[in-house]
Amino acid sequence: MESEKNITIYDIAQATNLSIATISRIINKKGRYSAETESRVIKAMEELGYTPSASAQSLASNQTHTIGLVLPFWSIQQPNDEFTIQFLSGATIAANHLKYDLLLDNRSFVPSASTSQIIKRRRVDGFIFSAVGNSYQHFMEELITSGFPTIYTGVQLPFDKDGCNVYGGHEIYKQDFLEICYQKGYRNTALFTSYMQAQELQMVEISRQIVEDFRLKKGLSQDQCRFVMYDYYNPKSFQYALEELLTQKNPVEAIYLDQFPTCSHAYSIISSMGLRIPEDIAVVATSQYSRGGEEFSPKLTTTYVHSYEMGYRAVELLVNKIEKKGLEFEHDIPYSFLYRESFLPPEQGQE
Amino acid sequence: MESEKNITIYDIAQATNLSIATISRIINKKGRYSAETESRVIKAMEELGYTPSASAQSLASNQTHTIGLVLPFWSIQQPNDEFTIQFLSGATIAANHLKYDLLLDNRSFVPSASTSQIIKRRRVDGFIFSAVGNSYQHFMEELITSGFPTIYTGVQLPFDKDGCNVYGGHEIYKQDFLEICYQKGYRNTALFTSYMQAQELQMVEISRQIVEDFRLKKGLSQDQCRFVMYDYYNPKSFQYALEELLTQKNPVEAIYLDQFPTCSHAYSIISSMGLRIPEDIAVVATSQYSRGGEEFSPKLTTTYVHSYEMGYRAVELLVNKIEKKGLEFEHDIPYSFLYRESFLPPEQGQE
DNA sequence: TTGAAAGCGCTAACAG
DNA sequence: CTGTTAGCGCTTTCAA
Repeated sequence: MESEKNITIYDIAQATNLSIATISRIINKKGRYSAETESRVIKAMEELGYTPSASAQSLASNQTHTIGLVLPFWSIQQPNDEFTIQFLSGATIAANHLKYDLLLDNRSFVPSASTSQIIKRRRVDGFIFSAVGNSYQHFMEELITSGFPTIYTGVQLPFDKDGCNVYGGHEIYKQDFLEICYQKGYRNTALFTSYMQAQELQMVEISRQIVEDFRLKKGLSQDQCRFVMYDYYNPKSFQYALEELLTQKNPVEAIYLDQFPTCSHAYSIISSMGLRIPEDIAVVATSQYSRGGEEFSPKLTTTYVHSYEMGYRAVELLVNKIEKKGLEFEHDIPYSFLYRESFLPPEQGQE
Repeated sequence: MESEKNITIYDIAQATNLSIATISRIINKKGRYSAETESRVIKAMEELGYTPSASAQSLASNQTHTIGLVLPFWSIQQPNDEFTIQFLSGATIAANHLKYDLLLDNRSFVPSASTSQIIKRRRVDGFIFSAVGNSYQHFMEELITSGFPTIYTGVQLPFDKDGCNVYGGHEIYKQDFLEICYQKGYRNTALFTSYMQAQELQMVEISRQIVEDFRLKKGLSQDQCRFVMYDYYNPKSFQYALEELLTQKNPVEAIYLDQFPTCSHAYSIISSMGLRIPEDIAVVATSQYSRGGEEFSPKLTTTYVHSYEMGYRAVELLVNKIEKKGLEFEHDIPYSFLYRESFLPPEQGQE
């Protein structure tokens, strides 16, 4: 196979007695050509085992048919990031459907890189930033304002003028949790938020803000609506925080556990203290797939974030931008509140 | 920015009064050029904001500096796949170090695709298949036998003649678990294996074989060393299987729980039946990050598969193959057995 | 409906 | 150490 001459568009032209221009038109289904010619060409291509060279096509057409994906990979091992893998899953499927390739392009966005160079390199036709944190905001701003096709997930950023944002209900579910608790009459709640060393603290601050805003809005004290931060990599940190909440004078009635993986720990701590879910304490967590929570006993109520759909939609939107089709897509993928045994809806009363 | 002329290697040549050949040499740090020329060129490139076009470079050099990654994405939502995300994490970091890009290339390997076409498309310089199951074996065989740089994870395949395999101790840890149980004197053990509809059953069969082989080797009966299959998406399936094991006449002494996410379910089932870990029953599971298991109470013993390192190593090996550097790398990334409270080592006795 | 020809931006002999 | 030049394989006017 090393010795075989690489077969090109010229070989097809020769074999069919046509010019390369016609072959090109047929490859791209562009311009005019007769049906007879088309079938002849296709036959020749199959017989010779021809496939167009991706880089030659890119060079000539100035399009790569590739999407650059920027994901939050850190340089250390991290626990399973459900959001990322589900997002990736959805993005992969969508890219398949739309005939685009996905390039993991963290490499382009080193601190020393300049946005214009990234664009000029023409490695991709557009970018998707998924939950990458604020160190990328500078890049995203330049990309978006310069008109380069770009999509990102998370809350909408100030410089976003033409719908580059795929929103999955982030933050809202935390607010909603607090609101539902309030409706159920709970006046002692806590919202847990994990942090990891390698991660930016941006997200933690957003959660803290939500809790503070809610307290202000309802006139609650810090004890009635608590914001609890813990070190994800240190199970003890979580354990102490939870134990303290359960042993204080006004025991907590409902907790938002944030990270799904810590829930099993929470269940065992709660039960080891002789308490029951949801009689003594109600719990909720975030999950990225709909069945998540069913394996707990009692079953865990979750805010199900549709990260798979977000990935799918992000790719759809980006391709739409790239190809300027102007189709309208929904940018908002609302989360779902899945009530299970650990936290029942207000209608059924609890208190 | 739309109107700006695209600046190319010719512009740099003009600005520096050199030929494009010299500029090219400097870009690629290849051939000879004076230090003075180099700094002049670099200065000009910075001033003009020049970046070489990736596709032009690929076309001319017949190299893409890109690695095709084939991961097990299915068309439906799946629970968090720890292995894949950790593998991807490691691969991303390695690719960054080695200045390669990662292309998610599931798209190339549709059933109708031919391997030679994939190669001719020259989209990537090599492929990495990670835990993709046997529907890709055909592609892998053709790729490897035709000499195209290819790396895969999992057990070594018959057509692999020159070390294309990155092995992470897969299977071995299950055998080792059974062996350790035997040494500890356990004569009632069970090995759980999950299956998912969209997944190929290959892996399940491998596990079943391990159990059968072990029984034969030690002369154990089916009751003494059980193989238990359950539906990952159906928590009830897992629950019934586990309950049955715990209530039979000869209760199980140790269980390999396989999937990490089901452990919390197992813990709650076991405790709800009034049993204790590890006094009444010892448990072990697989995890892809070293801290995994610490959040359980009692802490979970795990077989820690170094999937991050596997991803890193896979990229290193592939780049080595692509660039024919002939460096020697270790292909074997042994798993670690992390003893925690749920299953103590034989030395400390138990029975 | 098809063909001729001029690029796309860069690499790599080869010559100097 | 540097320049000339012939490609790499395809797209895209513009003519025919």
